[in-house]
Amino acid sequence: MHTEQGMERKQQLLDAAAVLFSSKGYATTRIADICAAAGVAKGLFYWYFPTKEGLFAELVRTMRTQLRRAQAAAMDPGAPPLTRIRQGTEASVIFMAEHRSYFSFLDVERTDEALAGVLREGSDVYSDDVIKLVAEAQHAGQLPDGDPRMYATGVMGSVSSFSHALRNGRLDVPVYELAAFVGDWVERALRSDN
Amino acid sequence: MHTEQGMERKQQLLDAAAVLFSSKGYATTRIADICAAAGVAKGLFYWYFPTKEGLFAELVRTMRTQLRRAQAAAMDPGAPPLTRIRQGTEASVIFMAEHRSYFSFLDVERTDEALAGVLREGSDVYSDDVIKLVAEAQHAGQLPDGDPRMYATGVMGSVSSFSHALRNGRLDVPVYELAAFVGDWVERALRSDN
DNA sequence: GATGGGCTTGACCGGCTGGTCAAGACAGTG
DNA sequence: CACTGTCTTGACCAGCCGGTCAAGCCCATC
Repeated sequence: MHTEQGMERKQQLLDAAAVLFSSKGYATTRIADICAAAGVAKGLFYWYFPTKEGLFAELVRTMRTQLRRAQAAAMDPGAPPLTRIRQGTEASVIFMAEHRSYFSFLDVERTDEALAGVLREGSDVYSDDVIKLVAEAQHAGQLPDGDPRMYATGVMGSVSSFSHALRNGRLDVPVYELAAFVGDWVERALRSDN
Repeated sequence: MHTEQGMERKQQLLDAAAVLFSSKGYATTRIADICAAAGVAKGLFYWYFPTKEGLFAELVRTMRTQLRRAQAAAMDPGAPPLTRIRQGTEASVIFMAEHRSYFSFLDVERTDEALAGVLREGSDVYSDDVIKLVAEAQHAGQLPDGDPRMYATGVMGSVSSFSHALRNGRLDVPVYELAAFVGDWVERALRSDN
């Protein structure tokens, strides 16, 4: 087993890895980098972790249990379900924000800096379009005021989330049905004149 | 330049790459794999593309312009902004569904099969929880009926999209403000009793 | 001061893979 | 037939990186 000092060292490695993963991505982060960042020799890595993947798994599992704890703590058992969903939602957003570096290595964009550019180069244009549409809708009184970028984020996020769920099989509905559902979903989320 | 035959060959390589990227992920797909799938020698790859990245970029740009075309075609210039947003949204979902294999290589999960397991192992449990809450809310008449998995997807997708936007700087608002916004967003999208 | 378990080092290895290259094949053209 | 530009091949290279290992350190305990 590990002594107290051992646990600290291990944590140092975990921390260093989290920072590097989030800035350079998992694949591009070399074990040597992690060790250098933690100020130890490379061989030591394998004293604490079986493989690079092993460390990754540990990192992910740790964060997941913490996130679930945060969610559970935020949800009032006595409240109606919709309220609980809302509480869980807010708690998740806050938790993820407070642990950005841990969650950002799930972002595709960080996995390979080389691809990041290509991927990003178009999304900004698209984003601007949606922002403009939102602003226009606000001007027309169809949407409540507020930062258009927020609404635009919601719209684009919905599209990609639902599409993603369809792709990986978590959702299994006819395409046109899904499209209509997402259309409704977005429109409800946007509308002010309820 | 390329002869007609050359263009075909190039397209074969692009197609093969798209399929492989979507099933194995960009990083794990070897150039040799792409060539084998297309039935040509490895050296030929570099006759048509400068680097692996070059092919990737071409693939991404092609899909992006096609997606934008589909969006533009779906949006009625005369319609009010909210309607146009909805039209663009639905068109995007449909387009992405029709080109799953092209879009799925943006999914983190495919980038490295080794990590996929670790990443997935918890999300199912979490997903089940949200589904249960949604079902409960429907039972209580707080939500319209319909597949709870759809609503759950929307909730979880919102959390991750907004958090993602905050992480990469596309959004820059105080955390608690964002959390409240996402809470509102989700609640509006869910509610039936408008 | 000896024993032993936890800890630390850094040189080293093996395999993999993106990319190169010299050598052709196969048109079409004059 | 010679010539030229497109296309095709597969052996080869170079460098990188995860993982191993033999050796040694530190320190509590006996």
